[in-house]
Amino acid sequence: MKDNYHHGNLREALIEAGIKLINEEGENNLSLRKVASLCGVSHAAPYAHFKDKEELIDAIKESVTNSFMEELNNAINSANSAEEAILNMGRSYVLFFINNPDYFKFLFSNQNITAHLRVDKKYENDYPPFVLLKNEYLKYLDEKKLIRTDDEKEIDIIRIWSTVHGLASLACMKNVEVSFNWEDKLKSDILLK
Amino acid sequence: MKDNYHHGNLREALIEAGIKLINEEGENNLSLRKVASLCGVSHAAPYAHFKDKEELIDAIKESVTNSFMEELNNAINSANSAEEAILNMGRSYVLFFINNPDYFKFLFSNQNITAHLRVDKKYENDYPPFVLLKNEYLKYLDEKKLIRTDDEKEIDIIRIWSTVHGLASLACMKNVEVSFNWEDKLKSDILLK
DNA sequence: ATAATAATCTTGACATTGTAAAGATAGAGG
DNA sequence: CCTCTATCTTTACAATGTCAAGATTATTAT
Repeated sequence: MKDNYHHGNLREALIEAGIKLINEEGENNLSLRKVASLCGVSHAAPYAHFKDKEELIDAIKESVTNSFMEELNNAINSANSAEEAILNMGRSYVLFFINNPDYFKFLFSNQNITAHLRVDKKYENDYPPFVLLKNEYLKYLDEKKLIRTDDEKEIDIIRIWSTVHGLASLACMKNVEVSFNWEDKLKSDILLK
Repeated sequence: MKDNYHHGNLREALIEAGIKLINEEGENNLSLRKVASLCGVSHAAPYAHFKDKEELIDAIKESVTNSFMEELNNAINSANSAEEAILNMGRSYVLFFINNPDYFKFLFSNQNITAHLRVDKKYENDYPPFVLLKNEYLKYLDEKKLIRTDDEKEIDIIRIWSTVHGLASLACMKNVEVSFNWEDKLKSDILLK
């Protein structure tokens, strides 16, 4: 880890700087040159690590998604049942974006997210938070010894996800009053009938 | 409506061209100069009508929102009850963004939307589609002679909106399988208990 | 260890873009 | 007809993404 000229870990540093810039000035004001400058390297240095700006942004996105996943996993691990896990996850999901409103637009605005509702197959590359939710939901059915058709399962999953995701989306809009008790709403909407 | 040199209605033409560009190449590839060029004027001509790029984008957003509102209003007008109106609206809301996925990111990514859940006051500047929903919901309570506290009303409204909006959001993501019957989900989620 | 090779970084260049300033053109009102 | 103002063009500049050529350091082969 030399850190002088040959930077040593420029790739990580660029990602860090990118996150900083996004938080401070929004994604629109993120430029390769500013990021490079923040790391003390020349404007073309990033091209040794990323093909273009998009690849840097993808890497930042991956990094932010990892932080997001960490919180979701914490939520799951602190629960004593799948039911509680789903509720905790929902709360953490919304809270994550309430605490980092810029991340919502950043993560989802390019829409290259893959998520298969179908529960009869396993899919690679599905959006990790979605996979987490799907798994907890299936565990929940198991725990409660509930029998559901695949169609019913898929509807449940999309209901939970769209409720949580929609709440997060609304909560991230400036000027939308989310002062009301959205956690109660979550509870009543997520709990399966 | 002269259309030669003094363009005549450049402002509208710029907005039209902007919408075209967004649909064809996405918001990221919308540049003032391309828009101007599409209208056959010089690159600085837009500055006679818009202070800066942001103002053009806001105008485009307003125009798209008007199209959106038109569909929502059609949905309401083709209903025979407030209950049906809410369901129609939900369907139209989701369909609008399924048919125009680029619009979702475009309309909501900047998050300058205002929506007050509180039902005891009237607010100017609230996001028009939201106002529409709120009104139909209140009509619905009236029609059914239902009595609810303000808190309950607010929870209902956010539940309906976040369900519809979340569904639209998910439906706009490439690769998210929305092939399942999301309309049934809408129905069961929107219908008030 | 030394030479060759690959990875990393710098410098310089160019096209695209947003935007400002100064000037040209055309219609409106006196 | 003359002046004023809105509209549009031209010119200019700074910021940006990206490429190419070269310099520097690390790695690998001999």
